[in-house]
Amino acid sequence: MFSKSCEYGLRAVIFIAQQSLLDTKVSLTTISEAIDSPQAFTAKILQQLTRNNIVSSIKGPHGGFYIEMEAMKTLNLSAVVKVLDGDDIYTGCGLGLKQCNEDKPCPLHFKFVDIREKLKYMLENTTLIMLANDMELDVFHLKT
Amino acid sequence: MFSKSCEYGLRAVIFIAQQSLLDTKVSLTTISEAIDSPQAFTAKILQQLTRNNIVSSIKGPHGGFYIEMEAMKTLNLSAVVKVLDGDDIYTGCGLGLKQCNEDKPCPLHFKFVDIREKLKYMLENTTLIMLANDMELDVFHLKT
DNA sequence: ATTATAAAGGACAATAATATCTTTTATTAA
DNA sequence: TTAATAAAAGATATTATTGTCCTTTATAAT
Ligand code: FES
Ligand code: FES
Repeated sequence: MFSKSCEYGLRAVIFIAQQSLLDTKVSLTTISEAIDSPQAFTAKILQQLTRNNIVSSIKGPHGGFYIEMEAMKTLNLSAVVKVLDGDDIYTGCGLGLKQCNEDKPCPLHFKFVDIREKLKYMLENTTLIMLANDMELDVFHLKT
Repeated sequence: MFSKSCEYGLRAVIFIAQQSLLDTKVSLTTISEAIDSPQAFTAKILQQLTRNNIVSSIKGPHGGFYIEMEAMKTLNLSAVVKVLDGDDIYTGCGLGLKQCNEDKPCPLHFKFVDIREKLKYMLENTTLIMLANDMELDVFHLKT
C-alpha cells in the first residue's frame, strides 16, 4: 500500500505527536528505537517532513523533533502520505493506465475509485492528535 | 497499490479473457500492443500466470494465450493479484509492522483493516468473465 | 571561546523492481 | 524433414527504492 518511507514516516509522526502531547521533544535515536526503523534512513524521512512543515525540529543539545499543538489538530495522515508518497494513491488508476479518467475508464475504474475514495476519506479524517490520544491508551503499538 | 507486474498482468488477463470469449487465442505481441505494456516484461508475467494456471498457452504457429471458459467463471482478480503480488495486500499492516495483529494492533489497524477487507471483497467478487463481458460494451479501456 | 549535542545535507552502497536480449523448446504447415 | 512460428527459459541491464556513512551547521552548556 504505502512505501517503506511512508510507513516509517507515519509511525515516526505518530510517535512524535504522542510525545509532543506531553511536551517532550524526541531525538532521532529515540524515534528510530521507538518505531524500530533504520536510523539513518529515518533521518532522511524526517528531513522531508520538517521541510514540509509536518514536524518541527531544533538542533543542538536538548533539541529534537516535535509537532506544534496547532499542527497536530490540523494535520491528518493524508498530509503525511502526500509528502512521502505523492498523491498517486488518490489519483492513480488501479490497473496502471497513464491517467485515471471517468470518461475513458479502465474496466475496474468504478469499483476501484469507490475503495480509493474510502481510503482517502479515512486518511483525511484521521488527525495526528486523534492518533496521539489513542496512543495514550497503551493498547496500540508502533513496532513488531 | 499494485506493482507494475501486477498492473500489466491484470490488464493482460482481462484482454485475454475478452478475446477468449470470442474463442480467439492471442500472441504476446498482440497482448502487449493491446494493453500498451513492455513486451519482454509482459512475457515474464504471462509465464508466471501460465505456471499458476490462470492463463493457458500453446506454442508454435496459431498458438498463443487464452483462458478456459471454466477458469474465466471461477477465477477472480484476487487470484491474479495473489500470483503476482502475493497476499501482502490482504495481510500486511498499513504502517509496516512485521505482522498485522488484532491483539497488538498499530494505531491505524481498525480503520485500515476495514478498507483492506473492502478491497479484498471487491477483488474476490470480480470474476474474469464479468470483466470480459464488460469489455464487450466498448466503454472500458485497457490503455492510455 | 570551547566542547558536546543533535539535526541537516551530501555522497555513496545495497537491494529490489522493472525491463531487455538471447537461446531453447514445442508445434504447425509445407 | 525442413522451415516458420510462438511461448519458455536464462542471462543480463537499467532504474528506483531502501539504506548507510561522513561532513557540516546550529544550539546549548561549561
Ligand atoms: S481508469 Fe482505472 S481506476 Fe480509473
Ligand atoms: S497492525 Fe497495523 S494494520 Fe493491523
